[in-house]
Amino acid sequence: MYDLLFKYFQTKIEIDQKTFEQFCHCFKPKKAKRNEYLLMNGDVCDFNIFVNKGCLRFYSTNDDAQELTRYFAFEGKFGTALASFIEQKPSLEFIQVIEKSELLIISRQNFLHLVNTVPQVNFVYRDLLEMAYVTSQERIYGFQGQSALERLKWLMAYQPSILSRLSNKVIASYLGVTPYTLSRLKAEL
Amino acid sequence: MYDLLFKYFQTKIEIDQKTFEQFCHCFKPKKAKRNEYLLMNGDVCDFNIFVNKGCLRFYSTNDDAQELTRYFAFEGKFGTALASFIEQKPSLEFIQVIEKSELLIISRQNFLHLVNTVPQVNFVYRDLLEMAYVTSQERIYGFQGQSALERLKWLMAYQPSILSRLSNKVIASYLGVTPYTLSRLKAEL
DNA sequence: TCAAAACGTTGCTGTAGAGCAATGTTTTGA
DNA sequence: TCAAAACATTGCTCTACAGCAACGTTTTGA
Repeated sequence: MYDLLFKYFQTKIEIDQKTFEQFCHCFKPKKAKRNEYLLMNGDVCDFNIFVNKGCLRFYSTNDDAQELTRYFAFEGKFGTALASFIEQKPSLEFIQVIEKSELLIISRQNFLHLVNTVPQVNFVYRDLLEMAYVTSQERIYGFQGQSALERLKWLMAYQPSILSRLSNKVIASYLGVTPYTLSRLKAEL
Repeated sequence: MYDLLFKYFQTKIEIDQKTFEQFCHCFKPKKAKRNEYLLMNGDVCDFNIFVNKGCLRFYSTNDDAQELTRYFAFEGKFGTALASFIEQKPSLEFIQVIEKSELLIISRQNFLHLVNTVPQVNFVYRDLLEMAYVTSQERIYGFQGQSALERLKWLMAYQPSILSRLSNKVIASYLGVTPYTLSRLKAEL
């Protein structure tokens, strides 16, 4: 149940089994079905999710109802509506289950308590924030500096699993284009 | 010299003068002239800057040499080429002084040492990462969901000091448009 | 102080990508 | 298993913004 989470911690920082077992029960197992929503936009996100199996999608919509996907959390990754989780304000993002999933969910309250009391969790949260920031910068500079075709090529090179595992509709929303455009780009390759 | 920095810490977390004085000497004063560069792209950023007076600009350029400004650090704010600072990889960003400035600079090594040993600094770094993430999300969703005109209106409403204090060229690069377009947008208001 | 350089504006034109419509294809669930 | 719904493709058209050129205005530094 907690094997993958323990491995996650071990890749980030030195931690022994005993320390881990003192807090891992704060993460509650949950199964979720395809297309289920774990958070709707407008709700405040007060939990953090570790994906044991499956895949979650984090996206928002603009006024024209176009979707923009920020992040896919595959197995072995954390994911939350981070801006809402941080600020405790209504979320712009939805959290959608896009493959049948097995999750470990921890409440924000418990998570922050662990951050403040367990140095290893403090470090893991710091790392999570740092990586979230770095990724979001890559995306900003990618959207600004590159054409849609270049972004698609980047995705093929660096995240091929997304292309093979997910639908075009969802990939288009990750690339920030319409499905029409993605279809045309693929014809151009 | 350290008054503004102490105030910054006080707004974020409970801290007494004595604790502050035990580490504040790690921040070294530096004066910098208009248009001076504190970091060029390609260099690895190994410092963090607190602005006592003046203004810094953090920007990158794409292949077409178009500039994209991510952030202006005015007095009372921290600023660093955060992605490079985190990953210790060559920076995409330049750090440019855009008004004659008085700075407090701390080396990455000293900063991280304080993060790991002084709970208040740990908290301030966590806060800094959280806010950097939240801001960058706002920008991504702003760029994707809104027209250039809407972004300009947002800037007028929420960061009017940028409009009054900085040049159009630099404002355009913050909005992600060319100076031509910005000029036209202003004519439309 | 004043010449040179940088900045700002606007007409004209070019282009990446949006959006609709029509059609074919795949997925889904009772 | 098969009808309905969702998804994917492609022609046509439209739009926001880029980019050049030409010109006026402001800033800068010796």
